[in-house]
Amino acid sequence: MTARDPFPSEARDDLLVEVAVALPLFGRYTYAVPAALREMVAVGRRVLVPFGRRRVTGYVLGFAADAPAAALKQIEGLLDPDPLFPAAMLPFFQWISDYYMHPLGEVLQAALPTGINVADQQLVSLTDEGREVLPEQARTPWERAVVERLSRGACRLPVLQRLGGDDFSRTALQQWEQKGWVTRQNTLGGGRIRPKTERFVRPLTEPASQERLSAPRRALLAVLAQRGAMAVSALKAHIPTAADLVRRMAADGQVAIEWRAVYRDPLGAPITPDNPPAPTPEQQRALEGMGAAIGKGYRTFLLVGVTGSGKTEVYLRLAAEALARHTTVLVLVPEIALITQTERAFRARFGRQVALLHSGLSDGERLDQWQRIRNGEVAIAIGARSAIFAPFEQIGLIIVDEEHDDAYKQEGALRYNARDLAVVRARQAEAVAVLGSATPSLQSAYNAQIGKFERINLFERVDQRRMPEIFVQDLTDLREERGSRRFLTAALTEGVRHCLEQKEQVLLFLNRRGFANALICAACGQAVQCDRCDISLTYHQQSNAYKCHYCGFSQAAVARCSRCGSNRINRLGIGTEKLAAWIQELFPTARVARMDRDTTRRKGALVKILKALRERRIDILVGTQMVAKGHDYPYITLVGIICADLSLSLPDFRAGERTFQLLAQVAGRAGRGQRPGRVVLQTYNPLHFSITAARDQDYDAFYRQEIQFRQALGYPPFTRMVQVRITGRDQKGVIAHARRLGETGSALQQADPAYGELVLLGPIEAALARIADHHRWQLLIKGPRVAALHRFVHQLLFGPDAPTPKSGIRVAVDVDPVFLM
DNA sequence: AGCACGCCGACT
DNA sequence: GTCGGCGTGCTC
Repeated sequence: MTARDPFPSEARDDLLVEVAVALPLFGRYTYAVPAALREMVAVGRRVLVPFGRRRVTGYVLGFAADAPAAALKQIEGLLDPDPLFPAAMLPFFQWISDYYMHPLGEVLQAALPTGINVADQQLVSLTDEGREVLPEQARTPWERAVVERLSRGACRLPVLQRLGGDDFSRTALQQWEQKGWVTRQNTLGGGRIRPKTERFVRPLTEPASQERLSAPRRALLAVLAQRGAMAVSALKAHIPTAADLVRRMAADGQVAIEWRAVYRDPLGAPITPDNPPAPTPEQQRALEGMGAAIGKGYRTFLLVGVTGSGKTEVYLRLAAEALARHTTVLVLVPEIALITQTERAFRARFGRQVALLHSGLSDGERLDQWQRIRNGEVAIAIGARSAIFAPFEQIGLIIVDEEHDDAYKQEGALRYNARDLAVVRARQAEAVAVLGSATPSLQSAYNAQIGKFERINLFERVDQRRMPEIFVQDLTDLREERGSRRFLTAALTEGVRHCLEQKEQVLLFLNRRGFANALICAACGQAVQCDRCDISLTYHQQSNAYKCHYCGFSQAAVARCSRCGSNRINRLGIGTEKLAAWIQELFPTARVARMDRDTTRRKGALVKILKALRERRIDILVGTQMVAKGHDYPYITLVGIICADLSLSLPDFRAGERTFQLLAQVAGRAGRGQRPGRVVLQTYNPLHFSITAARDQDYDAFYRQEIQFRQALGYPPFTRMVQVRITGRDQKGVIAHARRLGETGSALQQADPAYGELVLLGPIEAALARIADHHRWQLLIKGPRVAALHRFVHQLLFGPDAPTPKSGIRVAVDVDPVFLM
């Protein structure tokens, strides 16, 4: 890319731009800019370009010095009235493209608001001749379905394809076209999300000439004189017949109608402004160090604050500091379905200066929040991982709350980690990054240890609230027990009873939903498994169904054993549904509620549960890890962790880290109000350091142990990893391609001594070998240095010797994977 | 991704 | 002998 003067005088007649298209292509394409667009084209602009025999969305990367050999085409148009992001963000997107080995055009598409891109789609319609002939010519069922649909009007090709199912043949359709029965034409599709505009009325008539007007017209002008130009919809509140009246008055030249952009408002109920509490001396020290750094170049701080130490207040004051220095602030929070405490706190302190970018927004609302940021109407944006792309200029501060949370890792097509990108963006913008957590990720704590980050501690709880007392209960002795006695120890049930007597609330945490997750044939011992995944099904009592938690498959719970045909299936194991039933049986008068994905799927359901908790209409809350995130429970004084080991035994080197974080976070839910909290932590591994460290709320003890284990086994943060996953319906094809990649990798490694330090693991079948009928194999590559590792993987997948996957086989790269199963 | 071109098996 | 499958290659 050659960035230069947008209007180079010597090249006025052949201005060339380099463009990335929103397709899975790594190339850059050169286009000529027609004279009419010359003034408007700029780096970062979204453009419509001809590409092959259709038109697609592209992004201007820069100006080109000379044309390539290939014939040039012209840009067809600009897609936005104003640039969607500052050109200064382009190096950030380029960095993401390089680091995560993902095409730049797709990075941009993923970063910008969804639903705005356009591309040509083929629109198929019947000709007059086809209308007569085809109904008789259509033989097969799919042909009949397609012709029936076409007889009702033109239709997009992908819609027809879906209608025709697997039998659909494009060649057959081409034939119909040759015979003159159907025609195809390109039409621009997509772009369904646009800025919202409303009709506004502006008065034109001078006051003196109003006397001749009718009473309603005079009334309307009076409202406008008082309020200024108004949306027609708002005017209706004053004058019910406004819509019609305005139209007639506009025709008579008394008012002008104009379309103006308006913002869809996602903020919902207003939040009352807070009274900033005075910072504690400890908070003050933390603020002085970090606040003074804002505006003076790049730095990253790791803010380690125990629960209740007032991290949020530190964030708020830092944000105020950044605003005072005329810089903008980006706040990332873990993705949860609901507004978080952090979000609420920022809105209470900064009001309408805050833009929201969480997942609860519609695509339209999200676009509007984006535009508010882009237009400089807000100085703070707060949101989940994709908010890292917020189009701010002059960023002074990026805060990542609960930085250890796995939710910052985006899975799917472009796999990025928003926490890592926060540091990258801060570095590029010469800003300050603050990563906050009570239980930092090993990676971040290590970065602080080696001096890449600066660690700041908050050890004191505000108001001198005591940390909860944690009792570890060994479950091993109960192994022989059956049913509820196996999981509900005397210590826990006594604690619950005591709480209920005191009219206090109880939280019971079990990291598994459903009723029973081990469905074993009573006759032959065979486990009931999903047909489409290699995963045991879980019984759900409420829906009386066996469900797969990986692909969503569900079948009525009357199935017979697939091996011996017996219909006696034992329902072993435990999930939140069964736990809630047991507890209700044990405490018949208690009001028990359950909070997991099953009970909060419906919109508003989670709010209802939280509201009932706050109003003390719930005595015992049973929940999965959902309860550990982002909510305050002021009346809960007892937390019961039913089985702390569920996440400990997963085949993933981060299992210990995740378990520690989860337990420490759940335990932190106890006693956040006035009363001190108690935690009963039940486990089969009372001596495991993840458990003992969580019991002692001792992060550093956990870190010291875990970091040794990582070093000894060569895991991150001492190495970097890239996972290559091969998936497809055809098992043989998946295995074959995985092996070819493995062989290519070995050959590459032998050929270049620089790759000697890399470790290739696999190819092997993934721990979850099949999900939704897709077989999964993987290759894991480890190395101490990121440059060599990435160069190797790039060569393996995109180099000259890279094997090309057969159709139906997909290869996905996951740089710095978080979930290894 | 989407679309066209080009080479091998089952039908008129 | 064609029709029609989908492997391969390209898009400024």
